Amino acid sequence: MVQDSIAALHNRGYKVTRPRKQVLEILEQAQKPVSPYEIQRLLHQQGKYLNHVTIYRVLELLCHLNLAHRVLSSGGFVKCNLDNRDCCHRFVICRHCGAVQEFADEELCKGEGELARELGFHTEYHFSESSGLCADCYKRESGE
Amino acid sequence: MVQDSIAALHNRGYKVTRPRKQVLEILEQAQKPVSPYEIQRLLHQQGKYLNHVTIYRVLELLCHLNLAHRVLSSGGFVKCNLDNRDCCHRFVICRHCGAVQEFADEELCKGEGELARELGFHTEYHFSESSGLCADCYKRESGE
DNA sequence: TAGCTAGTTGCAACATTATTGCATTTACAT
DNA sequence: ATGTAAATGCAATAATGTTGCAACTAGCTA
Repeated sequence: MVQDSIAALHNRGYKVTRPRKQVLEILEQAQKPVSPYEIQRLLHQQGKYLNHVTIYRVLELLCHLNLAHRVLSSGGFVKCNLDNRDCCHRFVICRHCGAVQEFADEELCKGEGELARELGFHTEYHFSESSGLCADCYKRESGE
Repeated sequence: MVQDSIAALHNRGYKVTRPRKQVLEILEQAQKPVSPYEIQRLLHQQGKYLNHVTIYRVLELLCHLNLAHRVLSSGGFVKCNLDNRDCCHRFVICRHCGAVQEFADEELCKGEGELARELGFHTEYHFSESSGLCADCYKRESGE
């Protein structure tokens, strides 16, 4: 819920402003990654206006607080919907409809960490995005 | 080696042109991800000139043929240095010096595939980039 | 509830990155 | 040597991201 994110902002000493609420609402509504300019367009459709600079800054803050994530493979942003802050957040993205699911898994993180270690690296964070088809699009595509 | 990539181009029916060779050489020399415009600048330093559009198109082809990869977290490109074409290529990137190592691991792919499956997804490709410190930078940073 | 102030937003200008259509050139097969 | 499909270069434009500064406001404080 957007409420939770708003509370998190407040608790961490950040002001709860109109732009921040509006961006959170858009992220909540969109069930896929949206870019800063897409957010601006979507708001515009609702008769609202935000400067794109503001949107960039709001997203920067939300990502910093782990209330949102940038999805690298699409360049868009999604609202975080995991409480888990222990290990890194991963995404599966449907290449057909764009739907996204977020998850976390300690075993994977451990595995990646160990393999990196063998290459001499001390890793701190793992970006991981899997692309493929969601259940619906898979059915549709194999049906044809 | 650049020679191998050039042979691969030829074998797959693509012309071996000056721009393609030059971009491959730059990717070979740079030991970290480089963006299209960085490639242009690096070439310029060597007294060579390529239109940026050409560089974009060369990179698109190289990625299509798996002779290079785009590193999502930095937006740059690296020359592929794995023969393995069975499972997806992964990267560890040093957040300090930018050094990159490429590797592949079937177990990880399997693990990611299974977890995605539990969420109803049929994944086809896994992007995975780990950020941290390489051996040298780790030493340096823990030494201070 | 009014006022204060740090934090936030909006604006304007600019920088960087990416894309498209078309004329010209070139790799390489014959 | 030559023909041709493929590739490049150019120009124009679109999309995305950044910076500094002036104006505004959320939310604390009296």
